[in-house]
Amino acid sequence: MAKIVVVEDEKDLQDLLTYNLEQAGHTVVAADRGAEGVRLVREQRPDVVLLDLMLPDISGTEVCRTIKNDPSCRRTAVVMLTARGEEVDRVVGFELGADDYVVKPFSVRELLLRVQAILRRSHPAEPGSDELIEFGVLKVDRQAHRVWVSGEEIELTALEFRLLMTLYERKNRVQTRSALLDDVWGIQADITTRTVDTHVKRLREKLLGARNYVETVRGVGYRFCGSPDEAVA
Amino acid sequence: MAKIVVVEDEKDLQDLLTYNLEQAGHTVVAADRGAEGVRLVREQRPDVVLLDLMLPDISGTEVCRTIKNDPSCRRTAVVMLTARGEEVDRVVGFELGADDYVVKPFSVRELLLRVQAILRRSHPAEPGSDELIEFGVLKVDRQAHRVWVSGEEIELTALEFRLLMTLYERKNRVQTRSALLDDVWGIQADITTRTVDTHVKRLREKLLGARNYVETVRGVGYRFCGSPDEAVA
DNA sequence: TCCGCGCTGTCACCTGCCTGTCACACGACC
DNA sequence: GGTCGTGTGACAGGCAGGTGACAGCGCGGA
Repeated sequence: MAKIVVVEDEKDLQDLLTYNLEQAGHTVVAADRGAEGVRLVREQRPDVVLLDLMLPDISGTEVCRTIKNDPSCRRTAVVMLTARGEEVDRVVGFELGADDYVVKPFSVRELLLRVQAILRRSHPAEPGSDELIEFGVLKVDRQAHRVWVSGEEIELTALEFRLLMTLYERKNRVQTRSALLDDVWGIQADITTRTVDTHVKRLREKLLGARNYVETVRGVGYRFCGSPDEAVA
Repeated sequence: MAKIVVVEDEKDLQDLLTYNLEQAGHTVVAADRGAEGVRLVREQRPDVVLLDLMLPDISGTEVCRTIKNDPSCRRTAVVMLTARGEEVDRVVGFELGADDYVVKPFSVRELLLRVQAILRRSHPAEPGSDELIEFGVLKVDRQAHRVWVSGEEIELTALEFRLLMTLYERKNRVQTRSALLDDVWGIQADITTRTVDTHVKRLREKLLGARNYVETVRGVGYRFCGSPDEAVA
């Protein structure tokens, strides 16, 4: 289906990823080191790079920056593999331009889902999967991880951004708190469901005029409204 | 909620899993041996199998392969329980078609989350439960949790929504109050049966023009009428 | 090295709505 | 007409969700 480069020094994990991605029908090339990773990416022009943040030689952030600054690799999406509490915000944000991240330890299932999601988005053939989203007063540039409300840019954390995108992708479908925990935080997250509430609150605060797009369905969960007009109420 | 088969020879762990899964509302059947596990799976057709990798007779991988190759068990998801360091076996686990795995020692909480996630993801595949329902003047979007009557959206509480869906799914069949208590309120309904009446009343109030779809069968219970026309009276 | 800052998870408090229960009214069936 | 079953309105308690505050953590700057 897609060509993927895995840059990961831990051999077991590299094998696990390679095997399962191939099993899912992708072509995989793996590298142990950052430098080798960069070389492979330039040579192979993959659709996706899975990039460990901690590498023996060059740091993953450096690799990411290099890739993203290389015009010939513009088509390549970068997914960072990070340990909990690592600098996710800078990595995924505007600064480095990674397209998504997964927090270790992750389940293979989760990673595959994320890779699928990225591939789906970057396939321009498919309609409705634009990287540039316009929804009422809300505007989102997924690649740059930037968000505007009524033309005014707002700053979201990596987590808030992912929460917003997860809700948006399932527009007009209720998401239970535990479904959101899975898809936003990852399965291993040892978190109270009330944490979701808090982050929804923070997200709404920042969304200002677009805050009503995120609707509460009492006793069930949250829902991104189906069309901008419905939300005015 | 779901039916689960646990295949685990270590008695303590088996008990622990059984207890916690039942506590979470699932039905659990446990086996000590691989062969017994296969038999149980074929017999019970569970939603999920928790499968230890190290079993006294047949290995877990073998059990997994057998299950996954049996067409009648296609609907069953397999979660492998593996000991730490069996990296190779992780791979093998996925090779065999296991849907997920957990590394021992794992927290019960984590396992429950995984089981939930698997159930959630495999559920929508269920046929026959249309997501968009149109029935006379009544329209229901199950995924969005929204209801319209004659084009006008009405607001139902989570409970009322469940009640309506339960009645609708058993269209044209009388539901006793206690059956409704089971299905809408959950098994341990510690409630007066008259509570059902109250909620039917509230539901009818909100249903406006569709209120006659919910019929009273005196001395028995309630019934959702078979076709929209019957209800005009 | 220390301090401050931003992000995040948790908690406690509060409010409003949902919900279970009751008592009474009403209607059907005998 | 009597009785049983159901409809209905009122009410109190509880719970779900919004919200503000706080602590831990990692990072960056001094």
